[in-house]
Amino acid sequence: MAGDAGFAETRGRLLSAALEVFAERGYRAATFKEICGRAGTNPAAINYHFRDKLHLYLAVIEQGLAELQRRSDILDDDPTAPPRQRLRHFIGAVFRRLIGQESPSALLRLMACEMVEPTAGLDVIIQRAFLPAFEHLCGIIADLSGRRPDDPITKDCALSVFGQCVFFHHARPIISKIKYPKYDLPVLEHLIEHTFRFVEAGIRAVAGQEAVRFGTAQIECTS
Amino acid sequence: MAGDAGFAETRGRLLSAALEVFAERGYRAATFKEICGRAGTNPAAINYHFRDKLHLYLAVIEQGLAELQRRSDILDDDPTAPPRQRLRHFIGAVFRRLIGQESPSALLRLMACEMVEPTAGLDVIIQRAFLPAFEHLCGIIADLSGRRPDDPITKDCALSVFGQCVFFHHARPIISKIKYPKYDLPVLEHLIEHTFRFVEAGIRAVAGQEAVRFGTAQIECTS
DNA sequence: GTGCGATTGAAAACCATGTTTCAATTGGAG
DNA sequence: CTCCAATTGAAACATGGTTTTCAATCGCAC
Repeated sequence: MAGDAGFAETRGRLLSAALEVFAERGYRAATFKEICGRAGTNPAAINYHFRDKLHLYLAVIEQGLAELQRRSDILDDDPTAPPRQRLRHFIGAVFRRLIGQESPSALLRLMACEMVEPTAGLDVIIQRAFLPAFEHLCGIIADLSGRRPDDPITKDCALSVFGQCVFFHHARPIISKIKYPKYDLPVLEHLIEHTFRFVEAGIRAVAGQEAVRFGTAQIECTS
Repeated sequence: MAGDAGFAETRGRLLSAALEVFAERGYRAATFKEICGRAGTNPAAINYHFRDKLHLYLAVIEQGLAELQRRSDILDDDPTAPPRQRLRHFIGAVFRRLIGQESPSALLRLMACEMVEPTAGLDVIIQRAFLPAFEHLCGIIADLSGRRPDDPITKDCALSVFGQCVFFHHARPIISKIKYPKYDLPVLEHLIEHTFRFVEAGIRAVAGQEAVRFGTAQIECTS
């Protein structure tokens, strides 16, 4: 080998920089200039280590997924805890990932980009990141509503919950002009609390099987 | 004047074509090639009529706003109707605009693009399209919850409602792989009904001022 | 009919981006 | 020390997209 940095070193810097840039701008709008600028390398290094932009992107996804599996606080909750608490934990984890600065956020943001502008990486992201989280959420909703996890209505609710979380991330340019100029920690906590209460009631209304169960649970929660 | 088409004629064709393409692909990904292809003109015509891509885009927004004001079925509901009905009308109108094929949809889709990838046109869209719809929605929610339209909690709920609608449009690439391969009319109606019930309960839970009011309203609705 | 200004088409220039080339550099093996 | 393969930097190349140029066309005023 040669170079002052070493193979793994520059490869790693490229991966990190690319993960950031792809997550910020999406696949298409991300440029070599910016990636190489942050990584402190030449465009040639991308070709050398990853062949081309697409393969760099796929490698980024791969790395993001690996990191996600290593330290995921979305899926690892206590399955014996009451479902309301698990739902709140889930929402908080997704919000913090999407909006906060923590490291493993990038993959989730990248997933958000894929929603709008799908690429060849969409399938693997869906299979290995979205579906597990989605099914986990379905499980929580099932516990909360009494329906089965694979009930179509359960899935509709899971989509709605996900949509709430993603929207507050996606629409930030507009939201910042309407109400929350920036998402600092107190605002984040407020949004999590709001979203939790909002979707919990939505789930009970749409998926709850008996009005009685719903009514009592809600009163206990609101008062 | 000269040319077989005439000034207003080609200008109009360009505007229509550009509105479509911008709404489908977003500002950046839209190309002259596609716009001119659909309009049946040369790139030079864009320069001649609108100076450059940005000004074409701004003109497109202007036209979309004008058309929106002319035939808007989002804002013109019956203010004396019960708030639940008005909420359902609002959600249906937004869904159909975002997902359906009707003509004035394009501006709303364009707005959705601006959320993800803001441009110089964002401000005018917010001021003249988003804010009116948003305030209208706040009014409905206020009627529904008993809060004031400018109450922060009312606004949070309005964001959530908007988020629900926008998500089902934005995340279509993922949703099509999870549950709804395509959005035909029955699916659309189902999503509208689901969203309405979901957010109505969310609003009552988050913004409703007394648990009693909430409980009775909900039972009446669910059973 | 002639000339003029408005409009358009074809092509070229320009620019940004992804990709490739190639020579230079480096660290280790023999 | 010398050679070798791995790695990198600088610059060239190709491509696709936007903007400009310029000549050709057309309708109208005179």
